[in-house]
Amino acid sequence: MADEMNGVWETCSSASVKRASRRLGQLYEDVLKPTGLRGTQFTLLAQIGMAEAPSLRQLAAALVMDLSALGHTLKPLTRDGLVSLVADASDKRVKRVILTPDGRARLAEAQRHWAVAQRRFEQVLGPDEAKALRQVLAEVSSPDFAARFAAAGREGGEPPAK
Amino acid sequence: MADEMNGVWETCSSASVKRASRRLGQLYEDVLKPTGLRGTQFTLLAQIGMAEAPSLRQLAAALVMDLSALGHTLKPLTRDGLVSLVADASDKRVKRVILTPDGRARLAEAQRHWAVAQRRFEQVLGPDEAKALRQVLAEVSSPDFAARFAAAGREGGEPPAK
DNA sequence: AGTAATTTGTGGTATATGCCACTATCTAAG
DNA sequence: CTTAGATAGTGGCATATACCACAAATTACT
Repeated sequence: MADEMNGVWETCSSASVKRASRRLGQLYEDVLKPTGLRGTQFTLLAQIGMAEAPSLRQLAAALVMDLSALGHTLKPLTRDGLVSLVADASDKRVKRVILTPDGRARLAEAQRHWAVAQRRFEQVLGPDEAKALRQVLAEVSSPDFAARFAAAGREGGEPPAK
Repeated sequence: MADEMNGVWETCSSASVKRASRRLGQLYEDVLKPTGLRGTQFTLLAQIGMAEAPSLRQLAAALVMDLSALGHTLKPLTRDGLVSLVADASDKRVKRVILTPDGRARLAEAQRHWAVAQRRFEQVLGPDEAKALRQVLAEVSSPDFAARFAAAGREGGEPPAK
């Protein structure tokens, strides 16, 4: 049994990415710890700050996150007064997310810590490797990749799984 | 604010990996859906099958997962009778995880579905790119990388974060 | 032997994430 | 205008994941 499974273990791209995600999450969060922000929360604040009042759906798409997952993840941040939700004027369905003054301050502080982690990462992996990695990951994360993946299933003469 | 944050958004390696992890998780789990297994559960079963009765700690290390997180994640699988925990004979602290017959059957079935997803992935990204990606991710996930990351923080003349 | 330090797991608590069902709102078809 | 269909979010439930404190067992030191 060991031999046959070896292939799965070594080649599963999803598992590879998940492992790396856990490792990097631990490494980065350790550095972010003094700020009291989790890695995901930092990313969330940064994206909200960059996008300027994005709707929940826009934010979810940018983060490649399920809409409801985003809603849940936002809860602790609104509870702690770092972000707030405001209703859109023209479309009453839409809610936009904005940083509170506290949120901006916390983000600015966290960014200094994040830079430390990022610098270490680049130093250890090498700047070129790091850049190449981000590019490939960006491609994999893109909607276009998902579309091509789905298309490969529909069109490609795939042998049935079962 | 938008400009300054752009750097964070684009260059954060941890965020890049997390985004890709979410995307690939969705893509692979969609294919795995008929088996009733989540992506993590499939990986877990595959690793248990490959390692032959690993201890919880060994399994957690292989998956780059927190020990307690592994314990929690294993709960649904033990509940559904796919794996079981057996006490080690020589060291009473140690518990080993084994696949039940049901677990082996489910793993074998899931592996057929997984192969479909994996084939699509390789086809869309390209075999060479896919292989290179896994190699870099394996390096990032390794204990050695974590050690060098920590060392860069201790030894490297790093400017203070705050 | 006896005690301190280490190692292995467990359980609690909190965040992260996804799917589904449901509500509210908007848009388009007639 | 009215109604059918699409779109944006919410809330419930389940899994994923981490950290901490704690218990049990083992090892190391004296």
